Amino acid sequence: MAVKVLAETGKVEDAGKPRVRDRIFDTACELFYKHGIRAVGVDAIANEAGTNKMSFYRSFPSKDELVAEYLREQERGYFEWWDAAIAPHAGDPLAQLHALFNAYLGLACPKAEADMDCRTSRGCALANAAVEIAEDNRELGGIVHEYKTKIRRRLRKLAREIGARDPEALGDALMLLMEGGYYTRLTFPNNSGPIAAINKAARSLIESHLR
Amino acid sequence: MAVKVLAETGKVEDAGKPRVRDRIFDTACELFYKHGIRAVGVDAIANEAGTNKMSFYRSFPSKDELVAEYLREQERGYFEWWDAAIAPHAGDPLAQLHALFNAYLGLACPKAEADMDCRTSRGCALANAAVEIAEDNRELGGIVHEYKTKIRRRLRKLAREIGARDPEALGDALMLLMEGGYYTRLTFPNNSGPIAAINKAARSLIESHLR
DNA sequence: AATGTATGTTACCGGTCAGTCACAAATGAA
DNA sequence: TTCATTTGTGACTGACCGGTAACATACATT
Repeated sequence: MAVKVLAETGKVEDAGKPRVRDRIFDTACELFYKHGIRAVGVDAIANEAGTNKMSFYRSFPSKDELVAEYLREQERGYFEWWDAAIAPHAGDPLAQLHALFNAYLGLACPKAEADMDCRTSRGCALANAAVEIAEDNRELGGIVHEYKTKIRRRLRKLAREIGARDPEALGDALMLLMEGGYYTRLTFPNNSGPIAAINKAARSLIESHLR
Repeated sequence: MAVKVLAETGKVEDAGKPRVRDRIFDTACELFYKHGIRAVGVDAIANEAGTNKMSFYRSFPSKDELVAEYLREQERGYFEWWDAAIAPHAGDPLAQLHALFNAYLGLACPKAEADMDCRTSRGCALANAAVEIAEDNRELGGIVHEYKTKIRRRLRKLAREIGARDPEALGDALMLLMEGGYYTRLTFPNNSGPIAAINKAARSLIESHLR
């Protein structure tokens, strides 16, 4: 429906032409993550994006739709991080697991550099949404549940590939560590909380499942 | 200020006399936990408690004050659970740790019995509050941070007492498991999620820190 | 019966929320 | 120029929010 014949200019991908919708969306992602979904109104999003509410509703049918898109974008970004972390060790699932937990602190506790203060971590965007959204919201609840299920499957698969005894239990245990890291990250600044121990803990669990 | 000379009747503790405030508070705890803090208005609390908004504001100076009291009550209840779990094994810190994780599933995934559907677990009330409250709210943020710090200290202390190598790391790792259990409990019904593996994981970590 | 306290009732305030309308301005292609 | 599309603007609705005021009722103690 939207977009239509926008490719009339000779340029390959007409870089940054319909900027408004993108600016709104990027701003919304930032604000939702930083302040929570319920705490951020569409007016605030539009203003922060340098536009107004009417342009917002010309780009998104409702706030709920925007939230759904926000969650899907967070999921996409997280899997992108995941794939980048394990890519250098293709074919070596044990090294991939170690790489994941080595990279984890960089994800959950980003250093000042390149962070621009805006990504000061506030846990998992998807799980946080599960706290805020109404339990009868199938749409959003389903997105979160599917996402967490994928994470669980990936960890269990890696646990299986390294030949762990009881790979389901190992995968689940590693997932608990990651989720716990996020959850505690909400109340302990930087890596001052128990999240600092996650790497040791993961190695300990992996090792004891291989012995 | 309130209450005053309420003990004029001969009865020892004048059971259930000033009911209104208590009804409001109990109702608020239920609703806050089940639906989230921002999602529950004072009108809804008052109605559900069988009273009205005016009686609410005669008992509580503001919603924020009620929320603070709610958080402190949740903290109190959690430590009560904790103390009851370890009490039978006084002097045996290893047994206490095992008892904690044995009891954990009963806390985070209460069985149908005696649950009355109202306690269907939605994670840690304190951590959930950290998702919802504004980051500039020192009052509420402080309550959550202090609570989580106490939990961390207790686990590290137990880890020290069992003679773990690197007791800080073990305590933190066990805390990550617990927090991860709560966080995932938000999206996986009952014990269908990775939380089911928490007991094995805890034993595994403890054992590898003792070997 | 008289009095004081706890509670209920109704209406209201100012503010914010999501969402819509009508209209003006900018833009860009023909 | 002309015309269509996109964007900006301000006002608006209806609902809900936290919080307050004024007044009426119930009840227990004396």
